[in-house]
Amino acid sequence: MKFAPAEEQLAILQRGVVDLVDLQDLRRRLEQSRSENRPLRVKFGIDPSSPDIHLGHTVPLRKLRDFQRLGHRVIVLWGTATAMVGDPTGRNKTRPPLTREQVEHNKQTYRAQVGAVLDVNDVEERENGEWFHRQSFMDCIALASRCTVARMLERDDFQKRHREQQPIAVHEFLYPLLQGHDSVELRCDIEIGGSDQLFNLLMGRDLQTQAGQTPQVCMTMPLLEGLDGVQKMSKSLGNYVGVAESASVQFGKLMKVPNALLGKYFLLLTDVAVDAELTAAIDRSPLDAKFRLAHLVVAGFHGEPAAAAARAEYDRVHRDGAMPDDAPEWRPPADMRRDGAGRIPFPAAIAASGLAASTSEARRLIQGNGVRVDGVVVNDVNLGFGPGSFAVQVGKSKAARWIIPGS
RNA sequence: GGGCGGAUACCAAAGCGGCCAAAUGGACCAGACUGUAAAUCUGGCGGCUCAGCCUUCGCAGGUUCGAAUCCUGCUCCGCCCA
Repeated sequence: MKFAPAEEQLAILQRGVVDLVDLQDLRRRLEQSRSENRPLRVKFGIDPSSPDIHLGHTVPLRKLRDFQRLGHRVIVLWGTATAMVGDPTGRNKTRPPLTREQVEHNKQTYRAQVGAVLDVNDVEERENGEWFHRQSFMDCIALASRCTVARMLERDDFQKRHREQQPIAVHEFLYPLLQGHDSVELRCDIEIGGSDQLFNLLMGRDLQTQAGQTPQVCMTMPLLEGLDGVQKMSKSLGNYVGVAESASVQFGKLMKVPNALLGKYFLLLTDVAVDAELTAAIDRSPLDAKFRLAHLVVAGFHGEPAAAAARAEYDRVHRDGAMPDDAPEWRPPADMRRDGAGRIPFPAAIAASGLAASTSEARRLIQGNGVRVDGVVVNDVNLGFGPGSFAVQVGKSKAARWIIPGS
């Protein structure tokens, strides 16, 4: 017999879950799957709308991995069509529409990163472009007729925006229908998503029922707050830890996770048992717990040795204020402005080497004692740099090595 | 289709003819403190060849010595009525 008893599977599968619609249904399906020796089809949709994935995305991916390890069939559905619509996640701005080329490109980079969590050789990859790019406008009307406006307005996000007098475009109503229709096409047993996806997942149940299928089990995972501890982790908010980032960058970022979120991070990003013992350890020394967390997560992506090295690097840079090993080198371009003595103006160099957004900002940083050169604070805006090599640090985390040739 | 209201920097929100690069709050950045984080305090937060200069207050014109502030047209958004 290939599958473990339902209760055993449930114990693993329920970890960290927010919504489960519903438990009885899931149990029944697990039992059935076991007796028929048939894997369950578990769908997770990813819209390749931006090129990188971060720890927030890995939360549902880790859940998929649980399913995978239990012998079930994981379906990664690339939202090549839906990415072009854009999920109305209430984000202030409407996303710029993506071209097919961009979507395809993003999909490729995503795939590699998904592999950091899932066994991609054991995944059924599909795209909803398979059906949506083929369908006609009349098909769209037919789909739209399956749901009422009142029902659509039940969705949290729409409700909120409607109440706050924010615009809602009609096409945004289509998104949940598209996502739901995917489940019909794929005959899903289970769909996983973030907790903000519950409405969409439930739409899949409705559409499946209307299509004569057994409605899927819906399982949602918590949204992971980012490093600011408040907002959902997202690349555009800059509070993310990227899957593709280097070990030392990931480590450094994880050490910035607010203490209050440690338990949640352990729950959602590691396999550590979240029990009284862990809670006590976090209370006793949040710092040590954080080191442990950072180590586990980084090791998961880069391996043990890299995680250990990242820890050493962290100590060196953040505790001792040393220059990071991987500081990028910067050489002034030939047309760089120089002063009368052939030297490069300090603020301009900081901006040009990427340590500040503009020359003006660089000036302010210098005046505010925020810039160190070879470990020493330098606050003279009028300084110029002649030939040589300089270790330049701005704040705690930005650094570059300047290599300036003679003029 | 008709009526009303609104568009200010990353977000929110003051300003209603000069003292406005534009109050205030948040976010963000830097500094102090702290072996993480948080809290607190300080400074900054359009750009530049920076004691000065340049470009901004939905868009385009206009009135004025002078406009974010007044006028005209346009675009977009919200509300109410149909």
